Amino acid sequence: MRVEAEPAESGRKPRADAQRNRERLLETAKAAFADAGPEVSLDEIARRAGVGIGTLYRHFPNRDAIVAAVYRREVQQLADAATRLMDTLPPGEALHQWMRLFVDYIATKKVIASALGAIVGGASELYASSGALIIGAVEALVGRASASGDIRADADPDDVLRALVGFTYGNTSPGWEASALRLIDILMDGLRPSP
Amino acid sequence: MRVEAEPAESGRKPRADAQRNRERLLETAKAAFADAGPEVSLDEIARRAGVGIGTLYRHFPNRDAIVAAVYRREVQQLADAATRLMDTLPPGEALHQWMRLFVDYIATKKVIASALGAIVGGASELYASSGALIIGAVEALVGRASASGDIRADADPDDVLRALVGFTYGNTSPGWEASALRLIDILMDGLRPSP
DNA sequence: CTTATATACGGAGGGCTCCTCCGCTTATCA
DNA sequence: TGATAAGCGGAGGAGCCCTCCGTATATAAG
Repeated sequence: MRVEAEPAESGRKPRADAQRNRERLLETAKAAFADAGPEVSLDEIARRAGVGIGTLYRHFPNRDAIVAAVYRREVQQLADAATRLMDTLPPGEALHQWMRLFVDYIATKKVIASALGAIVGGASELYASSGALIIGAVEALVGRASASGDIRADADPDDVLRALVGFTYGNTSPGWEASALRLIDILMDGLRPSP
Repeated sequence: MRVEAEPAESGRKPRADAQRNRERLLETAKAAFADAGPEVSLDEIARRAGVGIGTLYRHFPNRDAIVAAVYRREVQQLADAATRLMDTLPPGEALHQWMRLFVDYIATKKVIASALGAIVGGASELYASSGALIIGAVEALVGRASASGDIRADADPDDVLRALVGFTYGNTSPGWEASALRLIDILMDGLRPSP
């Protein structure tokens, strides 16, 4: 599964127009997802990007592939934020703040919500790389927090990610964001070691 | 919105064949959802039921309508279970057990998962009646548990339902069930009044 | 029982989707 | 400056949801 453009190992280097088109498609897709929801048809993305539908499908073998490519960058940002928070806050606080950031993030970039769902749902292989990214972040946050005693020693990072994705699942109903934030607080309380 | 068959207020009573077909469709749909997932095409349901696609659409104006009709009965059972548990267990325990039951329920009847998601997601009006059913159950359980002091006084039933649906969201990945059960325990811990 | 008619029926087909296929064009390299 | 591999576009297949309408029939009235 190759999704990201890279020099590649073949003798020739990739044609300039191909690279241009790939980039155009990614940017157009990102914009289209943002302002027309994650249901936009691929035909429309191709049209907006000014390329044929065939070109789109050569670069991205199916719908999932282009979604995955688009939101991989976004997930990267979330993972980076985790590192930043761990450097500046005590472990428990870092976890808590990151979870809140997660909600913010979904709120502004709904695109990634469905894809995160697919990771948790164990759906597509295509999300594997992004999945690893985010799981890695959660593992680090939870690992440190449990090592420091801020949360239970037996807290499972997968559970935490599942909870987070779940809380942000119904992200179209009014008030979902406040609800998710409250649930995160409750989750943190529940994760604390029992006295 | 009429979905359930009833004597109705019109002069004539509904034709016998119509009622038969409606029932056939509902049962076939339930079976189809169970063994082919919630994505089965309506054409296939009609075919399996041995009626024309037109007949299906006369009884159920769109896809959501037939899904709603099918899973309404299921949701009813969940709501009934809540009443039963409240009669036989202390409030906190009743809530806890019901949440565990919820997971079991999703595990065996995945059909309803997506529909419950739609409720929490505030999606379709069509789910309104079933939504009321389940929200009523959660409100009763949470209300009693918080009145008795088993959980915080400020616990919000909507939050609890959202959490439950979220935990059971990725119900295809391996181990989701165990994870959801662990999360429910954590949620309960988090809901307890602070000392 | 016959007849009239409101009611219900089946399925063709419209418009959308995702995706495949293939003849034409063009960037690259010798 | 070609030769050619790489890339391009869009027609069209298959499947989906849903609408429409001519045909058939259960029911109520005579």
